[in-house]
Amino acid sequence: MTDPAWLDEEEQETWRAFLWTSRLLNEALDRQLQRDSGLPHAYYMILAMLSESPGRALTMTELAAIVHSSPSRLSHAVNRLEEAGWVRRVKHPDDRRTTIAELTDAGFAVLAEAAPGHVAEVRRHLFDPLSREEMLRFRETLHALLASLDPDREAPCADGKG
Amino acid sequence: MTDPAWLDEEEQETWRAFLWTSRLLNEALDRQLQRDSGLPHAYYMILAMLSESPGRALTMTELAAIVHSSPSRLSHAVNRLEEAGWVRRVKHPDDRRTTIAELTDAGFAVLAEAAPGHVAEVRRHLFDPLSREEMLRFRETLHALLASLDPDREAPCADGKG
DNA sequence: CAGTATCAGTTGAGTGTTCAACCAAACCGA
DNA sequence: TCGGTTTGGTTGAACACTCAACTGATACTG
Repeated sequence: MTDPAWLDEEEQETWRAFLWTSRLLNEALDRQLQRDSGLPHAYYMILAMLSESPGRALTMTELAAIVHSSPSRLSHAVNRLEEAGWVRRVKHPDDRRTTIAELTDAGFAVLAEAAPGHVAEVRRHLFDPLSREEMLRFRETLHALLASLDPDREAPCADGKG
Repeated sequence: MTDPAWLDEEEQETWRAFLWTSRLLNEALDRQLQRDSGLPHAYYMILAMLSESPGRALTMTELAAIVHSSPSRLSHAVNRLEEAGWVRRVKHPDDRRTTIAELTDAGFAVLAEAAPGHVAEVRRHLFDPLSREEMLRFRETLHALLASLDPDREAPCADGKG
């Protein structure tokens, strides 16, 4: 039996491989986006998710759920994006608590300019090294982990800009 | 043929699943470590890697390579760890450029206290949801990605304290 | 309806990370 | 041995994230 309080060598290696892979991938993407568009990855994601939504707008709470961000983080981020003129805050007409974040035309333009390079980077690092079959198995494994990490979550939205 | 400038739906979903999984896992571990030991995950890793090294000491450059950190980040981190009394900086006797980071007894004690809870969290989130076979396939995929992300790197060290 | 709880979102302080600039020691070539 | 380069490492400013505290608006409950 394996000692539940420790990791055996294969687990150990798997764990570190996962850690380094996710770190390196995130850093590569962050660097690419920062260099080519001056956007951190988290900010790019906010613009991307807004662009896919009806009216290019979402309430802060919806947006926070979609980009997996804390309310606080999102609020700070939208402050920056608003200063840059890429997002606009609008009050909800029926519920005066909620504020709506809306992608501006300038924001859409920045996103459109950044997207191809970003997608290319994702493809290069994540999909080029994997066969289709391997990719699909990888996806299943990730879904299993997600189900455990985040039991009560809806399926994420989908389209190619991510 | 697939358009190389865009992601199809399966790729899209794989990519986002990877993103959320790594984010959620990292956040879970960071929260657990912060709560139980007051250590960010990156700092825990520094202590852990030092503890596995001969003499519980490494040069800054070696340490940076092992924990996949930039020199700057490591230097700032070691500043904090030194203030806390968990690490000590020593000058290298033969090469006066290099400085050696050495784990103190207090640092080892903190690590020893933090390790079991951390390992349990890793196990809970990463290994419990996966069959052994699935885990091993997962590892192979990660190695393929790593090879592409970081072509000229040595094999990481190993032991159960991850 | 009052009173309380909950929801939506923001703020500020503290902390960690990044990036560019910098310094000193060691190496290298003529 | 002198100048340039590389190596090892640090620093400070700018920026992002976390956590706890807070405000206002709405929903529930007796």
